[in-house]
Amino acid sequence: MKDPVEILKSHNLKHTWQRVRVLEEIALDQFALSQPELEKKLGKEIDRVTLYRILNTYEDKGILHRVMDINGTANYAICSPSCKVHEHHDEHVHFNCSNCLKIYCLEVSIPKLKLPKGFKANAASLTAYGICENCNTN
Amino acid sequence: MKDPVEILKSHNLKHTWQRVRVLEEIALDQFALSQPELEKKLGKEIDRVTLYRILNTYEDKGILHRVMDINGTANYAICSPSCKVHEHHDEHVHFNCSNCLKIYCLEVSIPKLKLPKGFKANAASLTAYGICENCNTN
DNA sequence: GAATTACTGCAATACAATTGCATTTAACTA
DNA sequence: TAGTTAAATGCAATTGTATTGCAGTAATTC
Repeated sequence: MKDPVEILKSHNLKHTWQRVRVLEEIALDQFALSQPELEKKLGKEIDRVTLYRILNTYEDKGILHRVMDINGTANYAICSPSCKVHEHHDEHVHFNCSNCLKIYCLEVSIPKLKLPKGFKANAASLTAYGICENCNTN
Repeated sequence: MKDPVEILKSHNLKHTWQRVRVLEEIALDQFALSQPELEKKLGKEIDRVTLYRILNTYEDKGILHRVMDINGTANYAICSPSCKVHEHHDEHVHFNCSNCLKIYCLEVSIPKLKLPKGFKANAASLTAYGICENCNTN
């Protein structure tokens, strides 16, 4: 993973310890972290509002991507390096485990779709629901 | 569309005018209706809480399916007839217009996915984002 | 190291969803 | 069809989630 400081610099964002903490926390995990989880982990150190704002700016800048789980709560994961500021297409499949509720970013890309005449898509999200490798073996 | 009364009967649900109204309202529209829209349309007749509860039971029973839009607000549409209790097979693609915010249920089915070893999917949701046919021509 | 700009934290507010409980309504039965 | 039972509704209160304004603070620039 790239250095948090580098990431901030390359996006013209001020370097604050709060922002670094958020990046660290999210980068640590191989799966997407949900808003509540993040809040539980960082709530003592960082204000709720600040966390919201940091996550929003990160999403805007294309540093994080947001995945909605089945309940409509936001989950965040680091964008792939290929993700640039303007073209924000981390078009890979996500997997939401019904047991542990974790969200995985899979190395599977979303298939091209043939949409009806008149519909113009510029992004897509695909989430599969089921049992993950971890919960499967236990 | 099937008769609301029939639908209720076949799912062992009591026949109340509130439940019929909700079904009518959702069936009328070709697209998925959002919670706020439903509330605006039915708020004068039906209590908020009742609406929430009706939508939940409908989802449980497989009468409606719920689609989350980009903002995490719930949208509801009638399930296909093949949809059984607790196993939702409405595996079609949804389209979320960035302009009018409507959600369309497209007649396009979700492609089969090749998942990594260990992952077992039993459902999937695919939403494309862009401009719909209506907003495109205007 | 002083000035400028933008980020943070707090308080207040707005909005969304849930729960408990009393009342009403639908389905069942005699 | 009246009486009984179980379930659904509506209201009030509560909880939870997200947003906004603003004063104070911290980070970059020169």
